[in-house]
Amino acid sequence: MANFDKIVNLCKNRGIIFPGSDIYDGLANTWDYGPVGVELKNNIKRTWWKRFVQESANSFGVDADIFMNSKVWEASGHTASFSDPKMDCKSCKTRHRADSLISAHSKGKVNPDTMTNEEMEQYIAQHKVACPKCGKCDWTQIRNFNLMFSTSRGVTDESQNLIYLRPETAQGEFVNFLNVQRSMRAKVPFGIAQIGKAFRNEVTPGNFTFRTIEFEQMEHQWFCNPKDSLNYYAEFKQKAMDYLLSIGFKAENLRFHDHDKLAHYAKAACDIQYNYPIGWEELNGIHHRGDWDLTRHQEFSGKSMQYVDPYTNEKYIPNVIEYSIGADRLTLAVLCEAYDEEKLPDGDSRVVLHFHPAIAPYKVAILPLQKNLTDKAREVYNQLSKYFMVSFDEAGSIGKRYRRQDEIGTPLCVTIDFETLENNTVTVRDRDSMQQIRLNISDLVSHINKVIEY
RNA sequence: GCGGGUGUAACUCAAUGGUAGAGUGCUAGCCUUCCAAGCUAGUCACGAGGGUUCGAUUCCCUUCACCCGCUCCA
Repeated sequence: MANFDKIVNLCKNRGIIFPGSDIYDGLANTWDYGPVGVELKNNIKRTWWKRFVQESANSFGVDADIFMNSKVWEASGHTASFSDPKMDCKSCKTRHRADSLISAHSKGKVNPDTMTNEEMEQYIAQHKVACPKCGKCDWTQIRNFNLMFSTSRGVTDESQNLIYLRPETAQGEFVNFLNVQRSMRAKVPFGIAQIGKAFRNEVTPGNFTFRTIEFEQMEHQWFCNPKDSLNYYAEFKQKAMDYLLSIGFKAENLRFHDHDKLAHYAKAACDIQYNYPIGWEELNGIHHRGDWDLTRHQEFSGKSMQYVDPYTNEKYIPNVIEYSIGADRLTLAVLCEAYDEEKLPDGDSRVVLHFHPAIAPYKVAILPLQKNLTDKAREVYNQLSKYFMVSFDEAGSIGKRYRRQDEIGTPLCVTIDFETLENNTVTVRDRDSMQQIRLNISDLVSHINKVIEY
């Protein structure tokens, strides 16, 4: 499997993920979660939140606004560095960054960051900077590719009203550092977590939901004493890995990948990569951001970010260990990890999604063995749906209905038969083992709870 | 934005200058007491606009959308 085709088809057929704006022939790189997919993604987000907020004694959640004061993006460096000047070679049709071309041509002696587009075009024309691919010097004009989506605030379309859709959620945590610290009487070290949407005008998105222009990030920023920062960095690498293993990833499909090239803010950075059908690619990042963010916000906002340790009176600007993972990318990885085409002993095959039961979209399916058992089945459905997402299916043979549930990863199927009418017992069939047990209806809730425990 | 490719049913794939078939799926009925059974019936399509033509899904043009490359990736 060299691409996501099988997953894409299954997702479309089974209501997990649809192409965005489908009836209008779609819109590239937008995807809509369907009835099954939204449950899956929400369950994944819940496990993450449970682990990094609920079960983390000193971490706090926030949900910051997508729109932020433009100064935030000046402080974060996005306004300056998220816009790339690009030129196309008319001869060989490749695209290059004008600033990179100048840096390379001048061997670093000319700093293109201080040049306007016109100056860069002039430099390239005067020095006959050649295309690295084909050696010709036949360029289009510079066009700027701003990776931040912008829109305007207010009804008039004036430039001072320009605001951006956040290109990362992290700033929502950083700008609330003081608020959370004060309101929650938080003492360093503490964490701020957030799950939210971010938007990036990527030039080359693609590969299903792997890279999209709108995506959801799950982030945890740990504010700590600089002295302890490297220890926490190592700790969060492990926590990130443990989390992934806990929701069903196999260790052999995950690996750490340390960055050799660091972003401007980072003191150390590492990804966890997953073995996707398209190869090893990033799944999440752990970054040691130093005091870069808080220092910059202190500088741009004029508010002191200094922390005074109440026990030692030590004064410092906290360091930040960032753990960041894309909810959509994680959902995709979960789908890849769970996907299985099983060959059965009789030569038949079935497609199964082996989700960890805690993240499975539906926990249980109610299947009346015959149609005249529907009333009893509805009764059971009504009882269980108070507690769980329950699927109900009475169409087709029992085997076919099992397969339908297998394809959306429902861990348990409850079959209602004539014996149920007599003694209130049902058959409970397990998705992974295909084993069946007989249970009293009154024991179902506790049984299911045990199975889906996280 | 450039280069290349592709558009027929929900999916996979046919045929055709005289408006389209199949398999799968889905729905209903019969049958059926636990892993895609069977029978019957039903459901659903030529991306859009224009041109040539008596007539276009088919030929031509335009457009739209998607896919694959390239540039980028906190």
